[in-house]
Amino acid sequence: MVKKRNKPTEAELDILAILWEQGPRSVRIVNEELNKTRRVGYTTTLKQLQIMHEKGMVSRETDGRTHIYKAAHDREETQKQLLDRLLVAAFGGSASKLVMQVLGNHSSSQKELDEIKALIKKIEEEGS
Amino acid sequence: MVKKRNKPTEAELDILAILWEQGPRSVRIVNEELNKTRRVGYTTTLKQLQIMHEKGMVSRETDGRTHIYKAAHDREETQKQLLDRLLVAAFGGSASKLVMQVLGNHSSSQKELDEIKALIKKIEEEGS
DNA sequence: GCTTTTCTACGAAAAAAATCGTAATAAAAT
DNA sequence: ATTTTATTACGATTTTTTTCGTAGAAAAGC
Repeated sequence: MVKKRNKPTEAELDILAILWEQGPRSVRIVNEELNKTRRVGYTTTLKQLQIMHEKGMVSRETDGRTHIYKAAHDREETQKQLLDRLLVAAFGGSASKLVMQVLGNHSSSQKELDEIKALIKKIEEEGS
Repeated sequence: MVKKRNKPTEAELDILAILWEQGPRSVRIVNEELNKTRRVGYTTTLKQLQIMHEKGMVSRETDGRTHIYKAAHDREETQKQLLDRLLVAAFGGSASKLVMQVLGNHSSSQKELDEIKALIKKIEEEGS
């Protein structure tokens, strides 16, 4: 029986992004980070993290009286999940269309382009 | 003043995908298509389309007594919007990470790979 | 020790999204 | 002509998501 993983909501994704980028953090810190982009009350963030904890999206450990939260799943895993959904829903399953869209609209460094080229080469070799 | 475009919700995106792929369609048809993947009542779909119409996400014309709905915006436009959000929220803005994820997880034909390579080449030439 | 600040827990409200039932009516079928 | 089917409109309910206020207790500051 495979555990069905709930897709994070918008607000949850914002919090996860912070935890992925900064590592385990207290409610206070997460809330401060969130407030760099939008106004959110402290208890809102607290509640959000508590709910995410119930859902198993974050784990936490206690440091004195405060809880330190941590993303429960790899960023990659969640990226894949969200991307798969978008791929099907918005791109009708065409991965190359999606790739072309992203590459066309956002600038990438030469190093990044090289990495992508290397990956393509590898795929081509495997496929032959 | 740029019109702020509301991001489609999950259910709305499913409907838009049908309209993009099949062209203008009646409520009945859209509902039948939806029911190929999940159980939804007719009036649910009807209401959904009416709301989308209010929001300006779809246009409609009347054919006798029935309404024929049509996606109001290009698929590309919506793809870009959703992709931008995902790029920032889940990939921290790294387009190449996103591309690598997609290419790594989904098979692409040689033709598609060639197209991508051509695009990369073009980008490299412009950037020099 | 007393006061202020910083936490969590809990519950509830508000907002957003999704679902559906009923009514009215037009069209189609018999 | 009568009945059945198909369609929209409307309102309401349900479910999910987001937000926040209040209370109680620990910690820190004075």
